[in-house]
Amino acid sequence: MSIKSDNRHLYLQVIDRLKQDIEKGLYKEKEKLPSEFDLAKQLGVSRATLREALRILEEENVIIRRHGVGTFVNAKPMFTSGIEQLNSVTDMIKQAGMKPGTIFLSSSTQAPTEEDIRRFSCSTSEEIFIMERVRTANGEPVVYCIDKVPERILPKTFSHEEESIFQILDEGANRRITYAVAQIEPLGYHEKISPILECDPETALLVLKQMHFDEMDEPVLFSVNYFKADKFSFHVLRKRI
Amino acid sequence: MSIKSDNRHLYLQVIDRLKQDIEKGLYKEKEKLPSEFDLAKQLGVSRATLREALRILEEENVIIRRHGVGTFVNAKPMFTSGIEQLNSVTDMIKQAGMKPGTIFLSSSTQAPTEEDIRRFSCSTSEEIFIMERVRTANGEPVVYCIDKVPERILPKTFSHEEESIFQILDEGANRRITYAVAQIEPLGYHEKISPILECDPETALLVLKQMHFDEMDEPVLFSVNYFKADKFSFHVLRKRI
DNA sequence: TTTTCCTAAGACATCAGACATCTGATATCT
DNA sequence: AGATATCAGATGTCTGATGTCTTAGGAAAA
Repeated sequence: MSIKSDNRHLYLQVIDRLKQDIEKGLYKEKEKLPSEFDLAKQLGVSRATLREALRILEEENVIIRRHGVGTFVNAKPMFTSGIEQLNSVTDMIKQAGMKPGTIFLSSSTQAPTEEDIRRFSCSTSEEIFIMERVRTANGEPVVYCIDKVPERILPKTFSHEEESIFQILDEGANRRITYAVAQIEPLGYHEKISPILECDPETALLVLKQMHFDEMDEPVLFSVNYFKADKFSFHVLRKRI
Repeated sequence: MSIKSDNRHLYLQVIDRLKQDIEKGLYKEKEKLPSEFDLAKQLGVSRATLREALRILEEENVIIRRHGVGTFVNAKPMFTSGIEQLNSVTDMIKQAGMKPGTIFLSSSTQAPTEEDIRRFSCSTSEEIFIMERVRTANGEPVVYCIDKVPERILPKTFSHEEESIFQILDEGANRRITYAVAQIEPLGYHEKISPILECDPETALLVLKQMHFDEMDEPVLFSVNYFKADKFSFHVLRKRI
């Protein structure tokens, strides 16, 4: 257990604990959990608190509860790592079991465009840091990245050598990116980018234009990523209302 | 209020009621809700039940709660109708304020391919109904659709004139589609489909390959949709864990 | 013996009330 | 005036009890 005392709300700790236990296989698929009464006693929390946690796990489809019967693990290996899950490109490549790399192309600070001003709701005098890179997986180019960050947010000193902007913002600027709104667009051929990614003319690109926000809902990073469609696969779980 | 007695769990009714009230403007943006004690009394439920509802609304970012302070409406008009929300193509076109239409191309019943057998986990003897259509918005072709449904699921009599397969399955077969897993792929040019959709060679297509499931988690419909990228816009809210 | 019906146990759903802790405002002391 | 103490009100958590649903098993009927 980590040293840091867990100041988060109890119900969140219970959620994490239960997810861990399911992950560890302590409760197996379709298996019945202990009754709420027993489970609350085991975890050392009240039944009310436990129930708040269970309610959310139910909403997330991790468990299912049947009135008068019990609570069961629902461990469909559920569509993990779909596009709804936000990860840095670095992490995406790692998760595919490949070694991420970076080819640095250029960086500069520029005056914001009108779009930038809208996006970051910043003043015209604030400068925007722009960086272009090619990301590689096992040495092969797979993503073309354009990243824009308002200069004031960046730490004074940072090197382009860093792989992950997420990490720079997290550790250097203490701004944890928590979510992003992604626009999805197909792109048949781009005369500059396709050759860089070593694409045949018939290999299409998938473009993700993303505005990233931190915990305070402040926009901190805008990025445009061009993915080689044959190297990446995106899927979404779509729910009907 | 509808006649049907609401047999659903209380906390769900509370959620709906609160969402309605926020929608109606009874509680305005950033406004403080009554205290849990008062609100529970107003709604005629216990505080524990109310809190389960509030917890979920909090998780959905509809409200935010601050310990010792209160509960507040968070009515950012939140990125609605992103791709996470499952709608039929018919509905998508309607929601864009345009008139949906259909050009029927072909239909047939065929023996299942190996993929079909895996997808629907059906036997080799079951026939699969396949239909190809072009969907139009205000008369202009915008989506090319291929739909596959196991024949046994379809109602005996149905006409191709129906616009929405969702509706056929819902009303005719009593199978409500509740979610789908969508694969997202870009496509630069398709020699058969691009001309049908009247695409320039440089206009790319976005392909959604979707497996639809009903309430019982049974696969009922597989569809491949080719969207004209310049007529449709897709976005996703991506959350970091 | 077989079928039907009843009942009791166990589980989730909901309730009522209390205490704990946090926050913000006000009052008080220096 | 500024720092500190106090207080009211809100959310967080706990306790114990009752309501309702499901299931299994036994009793009664066929």
